[in-house]
Amino acid sequence: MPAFSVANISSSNKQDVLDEWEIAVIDLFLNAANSFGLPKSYGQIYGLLFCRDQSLAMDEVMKLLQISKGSASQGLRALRQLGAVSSVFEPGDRKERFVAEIRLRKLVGGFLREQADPHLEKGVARLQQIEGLLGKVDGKDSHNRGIRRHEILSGWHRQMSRLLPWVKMIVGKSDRLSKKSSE
Amino acid sequence: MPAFSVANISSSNKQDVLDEWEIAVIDLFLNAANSFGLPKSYGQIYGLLFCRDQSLAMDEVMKLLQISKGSASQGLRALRQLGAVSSVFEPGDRKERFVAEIRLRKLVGGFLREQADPHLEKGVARLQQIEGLLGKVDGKDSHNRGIRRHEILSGWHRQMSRLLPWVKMIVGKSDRLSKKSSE
DNA sequence: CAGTTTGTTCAAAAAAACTTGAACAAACTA
DNA sequence: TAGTTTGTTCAAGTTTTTTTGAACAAACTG
Repeated sequence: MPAFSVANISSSNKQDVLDEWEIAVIDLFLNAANSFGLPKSYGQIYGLLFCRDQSLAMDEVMKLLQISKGSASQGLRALRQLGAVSSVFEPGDRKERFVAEIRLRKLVGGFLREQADPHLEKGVARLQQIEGLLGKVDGKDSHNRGIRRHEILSGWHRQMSRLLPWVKMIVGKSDRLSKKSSE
Repeated sequence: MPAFSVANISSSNKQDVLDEWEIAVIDLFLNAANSFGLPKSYGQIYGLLFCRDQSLAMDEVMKLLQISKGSASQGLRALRQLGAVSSVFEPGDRKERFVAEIRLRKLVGGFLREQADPHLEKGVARLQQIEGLLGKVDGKDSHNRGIRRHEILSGWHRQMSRLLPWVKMIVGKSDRLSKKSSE
């Protein structure tokens, strides 16, 4: 059973309710967000925008998903930071409105930029810290062992660094299924 | 400041204390586990085994890391399931002893097998579920929109499936820094 | 300007994830 | 068999993360 569900009673033409398939898609993204270590509400928000052709304002997101102002505000901000949503301003409307980025390349790129890259940078610092600590070990045995481990970790770091560009490249190839959106 | 720290007072020859560099490495893996959505204690356990040449038994892991029996037991089991540690039985010893897998290819492969692959499989089911729901939509507009979204998600799924083999392949190339271990 | 709309912030509440340890089971030992 | 060692399980406790909503700020509006 889905972790998120809302009764879909009437079928207004203004799309102020969720269709069943939309609820399923939102639930899918809820779970996906979880797997990527992001709050569930981020997944819901992205999922909702993903389903819609029309841009949505924050209060519409709140109402449709039944989440609080704070969650909506923070979620939309974080998603924009990740490059997963962008905001548009309809003329003659004070509200900021949001649409989902549906090009996989962009999504993956943003995620890697915001999540993976920082970790790799911190990794460099960590390796240096370990290297420093290797100066003041008591036993020669431990010292040698430490050096070998440092080498292994450095190798892993290098490999991970090499991997990321490939990921962006491979995912980028042929995401032609996203139809009307063109760069 | 490290989230994990233990005073390293005396330097016994039996390695029943952690060296400073070991504490730093364990802390590194603690944080790495976090980033991968695994409990911190898993990272600590792996980190400890990663540092050591000698295999360790569960009670030694508990004592060195100061974690409970439950955490040690569950952590070691999960890490073995992931292929990140393997158990060895020293002759004439009832205890099961553990060593860390240090070949990056194996680590990444195990992680993908246990974490990514199941998600891709669940994804297939989810897509079918959505497809099913598209049958009973009220409006033609929503129906079309749903079909387009389903196509996009299917495309993403396909791309992700294509990506994983490449990741295993690219990471596999030249992990020659892991010295004495040979397949 | 006073009032309204829109969106942010953050302390407190709620929910989720992790850890603990006591009870239990399995396998060995004398 | 009774006692020991080794390891698992899981309910309860702890910690961490996420969500909420009231207070606030900023920018319009009449």
